[in-house]
This record gives sequence, C-alpha cells and structure tokens, in this order.
Amino acid sequence: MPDSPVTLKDVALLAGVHPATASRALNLETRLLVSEETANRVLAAAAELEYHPNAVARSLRTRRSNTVGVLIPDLNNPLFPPMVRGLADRLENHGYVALIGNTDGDDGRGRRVFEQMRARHVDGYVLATARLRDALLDDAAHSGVPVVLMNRIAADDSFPSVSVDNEAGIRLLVDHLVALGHRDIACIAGPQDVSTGLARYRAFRSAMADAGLAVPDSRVAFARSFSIEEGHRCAREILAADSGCTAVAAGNDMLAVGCYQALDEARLSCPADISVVGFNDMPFIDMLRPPLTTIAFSHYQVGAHAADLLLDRLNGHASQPKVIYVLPTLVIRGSTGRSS
Amino acid sequence: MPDSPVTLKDVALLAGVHPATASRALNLETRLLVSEETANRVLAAAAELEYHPNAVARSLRTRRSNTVGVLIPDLNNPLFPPMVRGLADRLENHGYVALIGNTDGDDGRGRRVFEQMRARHVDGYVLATARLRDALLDDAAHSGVPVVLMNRIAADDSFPSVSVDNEAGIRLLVDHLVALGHRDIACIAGPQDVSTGLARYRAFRSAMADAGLAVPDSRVAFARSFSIEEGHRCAREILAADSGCTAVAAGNDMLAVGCYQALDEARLSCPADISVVGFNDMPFIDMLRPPLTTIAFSHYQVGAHAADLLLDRLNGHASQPKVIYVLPTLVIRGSTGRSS
DNA sequence: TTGTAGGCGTTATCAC
DNA sequence: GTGATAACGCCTACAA
Repeated sequence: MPDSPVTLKDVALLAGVHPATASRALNLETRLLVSEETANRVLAAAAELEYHPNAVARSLRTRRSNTVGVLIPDLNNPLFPPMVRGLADRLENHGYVALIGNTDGDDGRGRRVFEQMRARHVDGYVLATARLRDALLDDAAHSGVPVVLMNRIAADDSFPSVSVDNEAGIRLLVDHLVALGHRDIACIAGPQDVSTGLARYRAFRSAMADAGLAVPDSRVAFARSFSIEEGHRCAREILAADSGCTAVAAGNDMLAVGCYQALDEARLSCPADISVVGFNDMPFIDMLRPPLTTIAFSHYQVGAHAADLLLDRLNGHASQPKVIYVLPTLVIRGSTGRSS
Repeated sequence: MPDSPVTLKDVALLAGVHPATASRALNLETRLLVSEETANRVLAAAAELEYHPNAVARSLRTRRSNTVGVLIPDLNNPLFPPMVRGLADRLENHGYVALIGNTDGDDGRGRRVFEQMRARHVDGYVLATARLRDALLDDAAHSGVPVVLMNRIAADDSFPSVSVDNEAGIRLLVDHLVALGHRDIACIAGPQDVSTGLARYRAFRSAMADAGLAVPDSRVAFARSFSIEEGHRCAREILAADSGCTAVAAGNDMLAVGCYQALDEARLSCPADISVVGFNDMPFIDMLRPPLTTIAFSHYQVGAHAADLLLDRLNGHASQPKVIYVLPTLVIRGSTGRSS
C-alpha cells in the first residue's frame, strides 16, 4: 500500500454519509452543524483510513493556502536562522507553513522568488529584505495579501514591522565607549539604503554630538553590504586615512569581524590599541578573539513577533500598521577597553 | 488593481481561443500541438494581462505540487544553512520550492512536520535528520514519493544519500595528530544512533589501531547530541577521568567548541596543553580562539548533490539508490600543535 | 441535521 | 490544430 489516495469520499463511504457531511464533521468550525453521533462515526472512519485532507484541493476551494512566503537576504548570515525559527515555529502552531526564499540582496532573485510565492498563492509575506525605497515592497503591498517586515523596516511606517531599537542600541554602545575614555571613535556604517544601516549611522552621529564629540569624515566608511569583506575593506580605509581613532563602531557584527581582520593585518591589537563594537550579538560572535562587545536582542522574538503581526492580519484583525521595537541590551565583552 | 484573479479563461478570451488551447500554448511541452500563430497570440495575451498560472489548481490537476519537503535537525546549526542553500538553489532552478521544517531532534516534531508536508502533497523529501534506525524513514519510504538523505545516511543503503566520507576525514585527523607526536588521544564521540556519530567513532578506533595506539575507555565520552553543551560535558568527563591525553578528537565542530570551554575552565591551554580537532569546518569556526583544525567539505555541494539525486527520481530516472560521498579535506589551523 | 449541486483553475482525453 | 468536456478533492450555498 505505497500510495494513499484516501479521499473524503472514501471516509464518507465508510461512515455511510454524504461527503459533504463528512467534510462538516471533519472541520472544527462546522462540526456543530452535524449530529454528535454521525460526527463520531465520520471521525472514526477517518482515523481508520488514516485520512489526511488534501491541502491542495482545500486551498483551491477556500482560496487560502495556509502558506506564508518569507524572503531572507541570506540564510548563511547567522542572524537569520533564529528569526526564521521564531517565525516558523509560531506560524506552524497556527497551521501555516513557511516558504523560505533567499535573495542574496539581488533584486532579480528577490522578484523571482516573490513571483514563485505569489503563484503558489501564499496567504501573506514576511520580508526581511526591505530597503528603504523598494519596488518589491510596493508590489507586495498591492498583491492583495498581508505583508509584514522583519528586522529591516521601510521608510514610512506603512507596514507592520518588527525591528530592534537601533537608536537605543547605538546610544548604549557610544555611551559605553565614551565611559571608557574614548573620544576618537570611527564608524563603519552599513548600507544606507536599508533601515538598519541608516538608523544606526544617524544614531551614531547624534549620540556622538550629544557627547560633544566630532566625527570627521575620515573616520567614517560606508559598507556596501553587511559582510565581512566590506567590514574588512572599510576598516582598512579608516586605518589608512586616519591616525587618531581609538575605537571603531561597526554597523553590525559581520562588519566588526571584517574589522578584526584588518586590525590583525595592521598588527594592531584589540582592545589594547583599538576597541571594536558590533551590533546584533549574532550566534558564535562571543567565541571570537576577542569576544565582541555588541548589542544583543532576541532574534527569535523578532521572528515570533513578525509571525504574530501577520497572523493578526490573516485573521482579519486589521489594526493600524505598527512597528514593534524589541529591546536592545549592551553586552560588554573583551573587545572594548579603556582608551589608550 | 490590487487583486489579480486573472485566470487562464481571461487569457483565452482575449486571445480568442478556448481555454484548453491557451493552456497548451502556455506549456512548453504541449506548445508544439498548437499553431505558431495562435501560440503567439496567446502568449501576447498572457503577457498583456500579466497572467500567472495558479500553481494550486495546477497541482490539483497534475498531482504534482512542484514542492519538496526538507527536514533539518536545526537551522541554527551553522552547518545546515549552506546545505539548505545548495539544495534550494538547485531545486529552484528546476521549478521546485523547498518546504523547510525543523525537528530539533525530536521525533514528535519530526513526524508532525512530515505529516504537514505530506498533506501538502510534496513531490519528494530530503531528510537531514536520519537516524540509523528511524521509523520516520520507513514511513517516508512508504509514502509513495522519492526520498533522499542528506548529511546523515541510513543503516542500509536503501536510500539515495549524500554525505561526507567520514572514514577518510577521521583518518586525516588522526594521522595529523600522530604526525605531531600525539599518542594519547581522547575522543568525544557524537550520538551513536546517527551515521555521522557512529562512522566517525568507528573510524577513530580503527585509525588509532592502525597507528598502534590504544584507546582506553577513560578517554572516550559519548555525547547525546552534537551540541556545545554536550561537548562541554564530555570534555569535563574526560579531563576528570584521565590524566594523560594530549589531544582530543571531537565528533564535530560543535563538540569541539564545548571542549574549548572545558579547557578554559580547567585553565588548560590549546594547543600548548591539549590539541583539539573537530569535523565539518562549519562557518565561523575559523574565527575561534584558537582557530580550529578540522575537516572541511563543501556543505553547499552536499545540498546540491542531494537536490540532483532527488531531481533524478522526480524525473523518473530511477537508478539504483546510491550514496554519494563528498571529499573531505584536512584544514590545519591553530588548535593543533606538537605533543608536549 | 443531512443531501444536492456547483465550482475553485487547470490540464487530459476525447472528438471534430 | 482546436474545441468541448470532465475531473483533480474539497467546501458551501441552498434545498430538503
């Protein structure tokens, strides 16, 4: 018995009722429409035949696929797996499955997987790939199904979104460095076309200004992506241009890792010569040499919250689009020390 | 136009043909059944209306969902994202999308997501969760759709599978340690109910025997899972019981990381006091202190090969189930040194 | 409370 | 080469 084309009709037949009745008995919402006795008979028949409803047929009929499309920049970035876990776990509890697609930051790829998902009639989208101005976002908004943003948010607040409070996080970092006596702090800013990159950079400037510290251009480098390579490149740029900085604030942990490499090459010691801070407290970052001082928050919760926001929409509870900011925490480790 | 219920019928109407003809014109395999002129008219109409076929309806009719179920122990383990990428990228190129589910090594969870996928009529499965004896595997075999194993293989060779050559890898590691003068080598073995755990442990014993070295029980600890915590626990056990070992071979990198922690706590230095080797060369493991000597192989390729094996089956090319072993490479880093 | 009938959008099998 | 028809498995008005 390798194949199992046991359908609703089979169950109905065994239970001695009409398929429609069997359908009603099997679905919780409509079960009360049927007498308890027949309901039990149907349930028993279904159990005996090991009936599993055909989700495809159901989707076609109900026009709901119980499926959610999730766009991730790159699953290899350790920041995302926990988010995806939080998201998928929560969705699963509500009967949805997640279709996960990687975009590699490439618009073409992003659009292709988006269309794939649309063709499969996903009931909603969770996008972790949002840029501040993003054509895909506009399309998604017009796709007729709910869209939630995760990690990165859009320029306006038109989408329900979940992100970390970047401003608060950066402030914690700058205050920490200042408290250690640093006054000459460089910045490796992330891409300015995504909210995390822009918000952190702005927060950095504003926190520095509040501390009465200048940020000369020579101490700022802009990474084109949140990658180790770009962190490396930017750190070299800063080291080459500037002679005075005693600390580097990287736009995220990946950039900080690249910064580590540049320091190594320049035979500079962290934190003895230069302190480094990151952002995200991504998995395994605490095992680097030295362990990185950074901003922590629950990645899993970001995903779980995103799922909740989407589930709200999916259930028709269309509230105002709101942005949830999860709380950042400063984690002080070995990469920061007193200004030399 | 927020909603887009543009269906085949609409296209047919605009092109002035019957829906069946439109269908034929739109599908590559059947396009040659229709005159070139009408085919072009249909294509033009489809383009104008931005027609996207409803994959759900198609699935119902063709009984193929163009969907593949993928079971992963835990996406948070950095070993798996690259595999999933290799798998999903390859599948995507052939029109399939991957449904990814985490099991957390829990049978109940595994079964639930498996059933979810079955209900969605996936066309095949890729399982990275196989234990040597595994009830889920038996069920999957009887599910009537192709099954491929990834990373872990089954006790017999009844499934097409992709894995690294564990024996060769372990031999490289042991030879490396022996060449450094180590004779007293401990082993943190992975779970013995999965192929990777068992094969590596057996290979370790056999490589040691070939080198004429004894492996007393006090120098072997068995981890219940491939986790940092278990590596930590096992390493403490070995350190507590034995006084003579100068090197530890961990069943994988996660266990090696746990071993690092135990060494730190015992104020032992690696590699000065004790050398450590891992297995997998998982992402970021090269950034630890010290960088880990381990066995590398292309995780992405493992996923890609698994996809190829599955695609073969999906296309009806049912060859003998074969096991593909990808080639391991020894990566010598800072965690191994001459025996003290 | 249960049965009837129709259709979700597509493709396969007939005819023409 | 094209059109008509039916069916994939399920759900839901509506009727009984």
